[in-house]
Amino acid sequence: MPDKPAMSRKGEQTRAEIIACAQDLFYRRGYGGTSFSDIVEAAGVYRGNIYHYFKTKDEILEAVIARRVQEFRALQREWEERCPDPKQRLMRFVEMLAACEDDLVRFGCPIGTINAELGKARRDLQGSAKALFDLFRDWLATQFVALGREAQAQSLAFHLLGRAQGVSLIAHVYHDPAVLQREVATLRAWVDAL
Amino acid sequence: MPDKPAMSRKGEQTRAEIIACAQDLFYRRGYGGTSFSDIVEAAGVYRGNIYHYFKTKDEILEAVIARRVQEFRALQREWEERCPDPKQRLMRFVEMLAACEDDLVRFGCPIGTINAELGKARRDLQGSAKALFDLFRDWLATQFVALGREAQAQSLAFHLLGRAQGVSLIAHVYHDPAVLQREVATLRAWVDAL
DNA sequence: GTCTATATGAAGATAGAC
DNA sequence: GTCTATCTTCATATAGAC
Repeated sequence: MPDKPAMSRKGEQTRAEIIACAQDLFYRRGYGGTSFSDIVEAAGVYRGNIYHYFKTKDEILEAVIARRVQEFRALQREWEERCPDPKQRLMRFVEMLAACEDDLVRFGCPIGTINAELGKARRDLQGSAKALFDLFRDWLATQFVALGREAQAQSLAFHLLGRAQGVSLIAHVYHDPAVLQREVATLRAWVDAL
Repeated sequence: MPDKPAMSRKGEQTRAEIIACAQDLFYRRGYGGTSFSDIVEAAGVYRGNIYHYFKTKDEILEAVIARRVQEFRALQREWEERCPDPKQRLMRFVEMLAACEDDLVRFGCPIGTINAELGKARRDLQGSAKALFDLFRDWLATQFVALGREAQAQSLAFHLLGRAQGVSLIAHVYHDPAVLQREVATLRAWVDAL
């Protein structure tokens, strides 16, 4: 944050609290479905006070996306540390779907849903949200390259990303964990056969 | 429309015009992103006048969904007439993705995007939008049964539906027809191998 | 069935005392 | 950095003359 001159310890905490609450609300209710009042209430700050930290709602979204980027980067580093084998790493990605079953069924994929929403309502902001997809596309492509699939790495990454998005959407629409589990099994077999 | 006592020829036309314009706007901008003013302007009727035809915006959405159901049913009937072979029919479904390339890249899948939006913002209305998915799931499952895959017909239908949704979302987010084309090629091979 | 005027409420945003 | 009061805008929705 180079353009934020200085902020007290308390200020940083409040700011972080606002972002965390907004992230949760944006995920569960969508960006358009979340009002300033909702965020203010969840974060326990006063109405006008939020403007001390963010000039606009869009700015909050940018901060939320930046936070998600950090979270996912940390997750990918963890996968890399635990699994030296690229195929095992790809499997981790697939297993994430199973691990997040509950949230996926209830609210859909946190990356896919925000991109879908912004793609229609706010194409200007969708450019920022796309970074979350880029993050996984690049990481997956790296694993495919490590598997000796240089030529198709990008396509394979998009393929796997698409499969994950497709099953997340269907499972969410039907509120059905079984649909998710069956597709995850298919994806495990797909990774295994690589 | 059993509860609509009677409506003049002109009235029916105006009503149909409102629904058609709303369908287009809901698809391109989303339900929440489309205001009454937008619909009124596109349909060329006067502001307060629209309430003569629909009591609420939600009612317009229901009418739009009903119209889409009719459209898709007609499409499926056409596929059935042109293709006696179930595998050829499944291929038609896949080819639809290629045929709609332009719209899919620009606005995403008309079924998936409305369900994704309503799933967060208006779960009450999402129940109606899900009927569009049911329509394709059932039609696809019927083809798989005809192929002698009774036991897996439902799973296979969800699988294909998910693949179509996944690629639509990715292609939309990246505004990239090439992603769509590559995945469609993969799906053609998948259907071929059935 | 057509058209104008307006009510009502919610949301984003601001001002300014403390 | 905290808190209250308020402004503006835009959305859905309604009333009622013609």
